[in-house]
Amino acid sequence: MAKLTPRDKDYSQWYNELVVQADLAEHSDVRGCMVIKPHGYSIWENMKEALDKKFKATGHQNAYFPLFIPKSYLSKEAAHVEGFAKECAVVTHYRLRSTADGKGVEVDPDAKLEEELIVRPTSETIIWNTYRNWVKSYRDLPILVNQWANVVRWEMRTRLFLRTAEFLWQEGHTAHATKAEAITEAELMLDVYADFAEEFMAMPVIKGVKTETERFAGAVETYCIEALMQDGKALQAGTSHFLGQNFAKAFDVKFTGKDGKQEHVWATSWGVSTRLMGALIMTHSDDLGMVIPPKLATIQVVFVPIFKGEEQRLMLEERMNELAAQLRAKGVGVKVDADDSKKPGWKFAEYELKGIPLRIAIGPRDYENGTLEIARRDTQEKQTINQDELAEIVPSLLEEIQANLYNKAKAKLDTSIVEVDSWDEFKVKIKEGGFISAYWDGTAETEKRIKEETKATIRCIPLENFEKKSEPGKCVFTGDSAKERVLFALAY
RNA sequence: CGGGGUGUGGCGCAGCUGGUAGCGCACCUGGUUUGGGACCAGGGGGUCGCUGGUUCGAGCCCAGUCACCCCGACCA
Repeated sequence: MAKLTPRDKDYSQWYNELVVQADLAEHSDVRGCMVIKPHGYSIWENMKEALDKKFKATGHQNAYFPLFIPKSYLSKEAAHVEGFAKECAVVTHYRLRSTADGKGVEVDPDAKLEEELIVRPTSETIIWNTYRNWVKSYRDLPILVNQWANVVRWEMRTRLFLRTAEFLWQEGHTAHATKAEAITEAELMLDVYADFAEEFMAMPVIKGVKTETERFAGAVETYCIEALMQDGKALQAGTSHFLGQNFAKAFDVKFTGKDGKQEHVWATSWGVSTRLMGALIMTHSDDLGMVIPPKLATIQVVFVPIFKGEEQRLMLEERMNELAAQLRAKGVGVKVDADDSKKPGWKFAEYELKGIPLRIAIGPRDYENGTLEIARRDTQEKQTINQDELAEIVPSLLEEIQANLYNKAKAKLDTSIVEVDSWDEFKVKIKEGGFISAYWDGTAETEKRIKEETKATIRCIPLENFEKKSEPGKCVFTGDSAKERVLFALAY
């Protein structure tokens, strides 16, 4: 395998190469889609597991709805169809037939569907069509459902993990009796995402709400978490929407309240996707490759023996298996790589590329001395310790790595947020990457013109500014009065 | 959809002024190696993206077409 090219070229090319070389994913032959390889998928599975735990702890259940959505469903919510119409894959036929020359197949024109089916770009419509039958009384509420699924959005331009035509995600869809309860739910799930990002991905995020321009198609309010990538660009890492009664009205989902009156249901939806893998890669990776936070690593520790001959190999393998068992007993994910077809140096480089948090090397010398060499992926520090200390040291070392990754990223994020009050300064600072905190007059027109001039978008109105609604100022672009500071950045 | 680029063994590439395809990695066999991506010897594997044209002859020239990558536009 070729060495990972240092960051001497375009960051996005470096990213692409890293994803492929670190064995996470690759481009598929299918347009805009990717193949997630086992190593990459194991990280995703660990993410799923952690998220699922949090969903369940907050009272949610998993369910599954159809992949296909009848075209008519999609048109029932006006803003929603407007937002998604341009990127839908459509099923028009249900059968193929042999071509006249017998060499291939073609779509059978006789097998045309009466109503086309849309491959879900998101499931609000099919789910709300179903909820209509589930909800009669206030006693049926709330419905707190999540589904893990794949969705398809025919994006013009795709990138591994960040924007693929097909992607894996979870989408929560909840139904509530009151507006307040639904808003609370949307905010709760935003917190769940933020906690997950920080606790498991070691990725600090900024919580906020989207402006009207950036709002989800069909939502009343879109909450989001925004993360900062190493090249200074922002990435939306997760969203939670308060949908008001928009979908309930579109799909006629009503319940009878305690007072006997009928009312439309209040809704939320929220989701995170395999895009989080992209966020993880771009938050922690370096020129040696991927860096997996210990809490998301299936293999947290890899043992690499250094030996001459079969006798030494067996001897070291046995010792390593003993030590590995001690670690496994403490819940640590361990791999012992006694493969003799690869040299130690090759393995060192390989596991660094893959981002395994800790590497332990034992050679004949160590065997004699009862020592081993332990190397951290995050800092690349190596130390020699006694073998009988290992089971004691590893868990705390893993915690330390997890914390260090978070702290590094957090420091970067904190220093990247600059307050800017003049347009000239804005134009200079925005090119340097990071977030700009500036006053905005609240109009879509200003937002649009700032984007045209600088390519920067309003990533969010930070929740703390949004909630306190204090300290009004002057818009950085127009000079008109502004309610609060918002965060601008160049974004993925 | 616009601009740029690339299509040649599994991967990465070379192939000049047209003459019947080569290198590195990987793979297979044997041996020596093993504390930071080992070495030697031998071996297998390619209708050069596709279609058509020019030519005695096309990986190379011409036209068309398809796919992918990068940059835009687009994008909860």
